[in-house]
Amino acid sequence: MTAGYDPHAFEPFAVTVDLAVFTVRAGALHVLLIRRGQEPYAGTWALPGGFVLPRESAETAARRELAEETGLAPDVVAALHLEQLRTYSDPDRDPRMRVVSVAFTALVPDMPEPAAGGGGDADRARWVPVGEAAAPGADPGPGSDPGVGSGLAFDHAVILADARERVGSKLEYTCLASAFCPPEFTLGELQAVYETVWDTALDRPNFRRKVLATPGFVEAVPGAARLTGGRGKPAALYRPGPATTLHPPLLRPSEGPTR
Amino acid sequence: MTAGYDPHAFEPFAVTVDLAVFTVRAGALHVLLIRRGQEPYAGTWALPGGFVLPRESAETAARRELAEETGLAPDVVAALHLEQLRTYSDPDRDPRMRVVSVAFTALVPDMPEPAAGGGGDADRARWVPVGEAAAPGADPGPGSDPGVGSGLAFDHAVILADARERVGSKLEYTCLASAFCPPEFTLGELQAVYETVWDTALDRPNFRRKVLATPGFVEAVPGAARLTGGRGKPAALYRPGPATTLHPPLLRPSEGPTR
DNA sequence: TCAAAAGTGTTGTGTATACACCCATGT
DNA sequence: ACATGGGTGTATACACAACACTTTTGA
Repeated sequence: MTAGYDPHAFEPFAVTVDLAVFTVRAGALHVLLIRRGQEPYAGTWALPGGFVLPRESAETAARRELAEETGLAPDVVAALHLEQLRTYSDPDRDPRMRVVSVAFTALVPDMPEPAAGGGGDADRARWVPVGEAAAPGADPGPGSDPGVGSGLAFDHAVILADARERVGSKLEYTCLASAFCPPEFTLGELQAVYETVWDTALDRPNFRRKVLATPGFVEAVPGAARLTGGRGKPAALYRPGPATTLHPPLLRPSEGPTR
Repeated sequence: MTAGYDPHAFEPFAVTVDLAVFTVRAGALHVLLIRRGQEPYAGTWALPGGFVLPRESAETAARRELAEETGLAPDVVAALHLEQLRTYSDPDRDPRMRVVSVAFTALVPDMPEPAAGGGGDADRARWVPVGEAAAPGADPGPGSDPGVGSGLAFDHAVILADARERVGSKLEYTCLASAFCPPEFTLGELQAVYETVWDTALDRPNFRRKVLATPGFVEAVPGAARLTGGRGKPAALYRPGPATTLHPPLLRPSEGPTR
């Protein structure tokens, strides 16, 4: 595969980005995957990503790839929360050549049709529940496409696991949960994000107090209220506030057996 | 476009590692710097680092460079705490060519003679107080070497600032502080680490309780006691325990205006 | 009238902070 | 004796978990 490349200079490194893009859909954490069209790992699922171009930083490349592979509008992509996870540099992580990959984590709200319509690679993309994507060889049920659940390409299973862990931790001490929500959301929706990512139930009154007591976490939308699926009392709407960190943190219940 | 590995589609990237190695000396946080011998930035100070070799991961390269530039024994280097910070990939961060650098943070105990004796690049290395290294253009006092304090090479000032911030945060929710201490240490020494890195005073009785109440943070060395510089009551000695995370965290006082 | 979801109140338990106090050692 | 640093005790404030309760909507 490296034929045609100049063999006399030092061995070239390729630098790529890989993206772990998460969303919360239907009460489950989903990750954006792409079915590979070429070898190696043709036909298997992989994290979206691609090469860093000569005049790009890794961050720029990540946003460009994200736009190409989700079909989102450029201004939406520019505003997304995108964060470096870590860099994966094992010499054998790609069977053909030396590829060092900078992995990123992105959090997006649930989109009407996640990765359809737009040209480019978007038609090969799909939202996959992380439980399904992370389980190697355990294909869950007959309804799901073949390939998902039978292992991700390259070291992407490791990257996904690292990213998932990072997202869980981030919710504890940052205000990032609102990145999973639409521009205006109810506290019930925000709580559902926490419960989905952490896979734990939270006490609603205490969650509510905690969020409202943290200055700048959320801001009330003055007169607005939303009918939550028809049933129940309409809930007040909130917007993300200016704060970015949570002091003191909002710890998940399972963690920290204090005694 | 994204999935294709066209070898002609990209220019070669060089991949390097940069190391922010910290220690606590004489009540101040110090970082290991190297005076550059070659252009660009010849004569100015820089973080130690170097190229990732064709068959190395970034982690392996970081440990190798650390051993070469500090003259430490290989087994000591192998046991050190080394952690990926992030990757710096701005296209213009190196004036000569495209260099992507994976930055690492390392925490080491105070060493008798930090970077002397051993061959290689160790004789160009020096421990520098971070306040001195971080201040661009502020040369502190006539006793210090010229060059330190007049700005670091490349984007190393940014890397150093990021690393310093990370170390401060790490002390809050991990047991890493003991990495700055000798194999056996007193609680006073451990507290001094926190106070030095955070630049705040801590209440000794409360700090003591907090550390001892966290299972696995430290383990008492049975019969031992050390005379702390001669003055005062001899202090009990402790070893690092098996725990790695701190639940609940040990927050620095300045952070988190709770109200 | 009932179910469902939002929102408020109260109370016990634990952790943190601030500070007072005692102990052992060198000068 | 006294300064210095190690170690213990305790009262107060604050934060959190648990749970009972009220409110507003659709069916």
